[in-house]
Amino acid sequence: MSNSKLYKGSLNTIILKLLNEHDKMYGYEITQKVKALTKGELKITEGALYPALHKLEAEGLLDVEVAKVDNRLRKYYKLTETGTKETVNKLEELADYIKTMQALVNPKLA
Amino acid sequence: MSNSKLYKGSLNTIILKLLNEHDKMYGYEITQKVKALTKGELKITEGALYPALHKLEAEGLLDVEVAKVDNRLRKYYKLTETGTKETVNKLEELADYIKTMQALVNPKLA
DNA sequence: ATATATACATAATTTTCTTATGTATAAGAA
DNA sequence: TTCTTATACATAAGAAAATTATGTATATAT
Repeated sequence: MSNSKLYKGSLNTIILKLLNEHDKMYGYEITQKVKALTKGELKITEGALYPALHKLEAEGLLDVEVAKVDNRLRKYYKLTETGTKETVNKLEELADYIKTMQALVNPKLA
Repeated sequence: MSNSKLYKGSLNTIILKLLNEHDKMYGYEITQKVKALTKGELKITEGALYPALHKLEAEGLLDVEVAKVDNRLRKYYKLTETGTKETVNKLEELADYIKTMQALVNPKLA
């Protein structure tokens, strides 16, 4: 059952990592990819995603390119050079966090 | 270097898990325990901790017992029965979240 | 004497979500 | 052909959960 809660702070990491793997993606595609990869466990809401994309763009981590497909708008995002570096940092941060949490929650294995 | 950021949402899990292992603890003790277990990686701030303890108490997950040691106040917290059950849930949630994040970030191992 | 450690607390602010809306086109079902 | 679902964007209001900045008070170490 059900829809892991998204721990606040991890959305940017998810976005950056997906863009690191897929070169360019548009918002809706990201929501679908996350759903697929997590077998429905995690659903990125639009209210969280779009502002996050705008912010990453404003910070210079993403570039945008608008396209029209089937008469519908798409905004393709891709990592800038800075974005690629930041992706590495974010992934390290996540790995550290997971390690840290395991030290707390499962101290016998640490 | 540095000081894992506390992903928002994980503090309650940490508190509950520590109380599950140590029977009763007071606030300051929790901050020190977390610092020790994570080798300084994670620092629980008082501004986050105390309100969290008060909330868990208000929700009936913790009981408090005030003590005076060396003329200084201590508030010992311990899990209620409900708190013990909730601890199990929170730990499962955390494990799910970690699994989900690994599916996203390291899809080859998933 | 002074700084650091112990021990609590709260208020203001910030970050980062969720929920609720809104617009618009395309495709599929009744 | 109408109605729903899917595709595709967006933003505003509100909630949750931190951080940062204070504040009080006692004990211990320098």
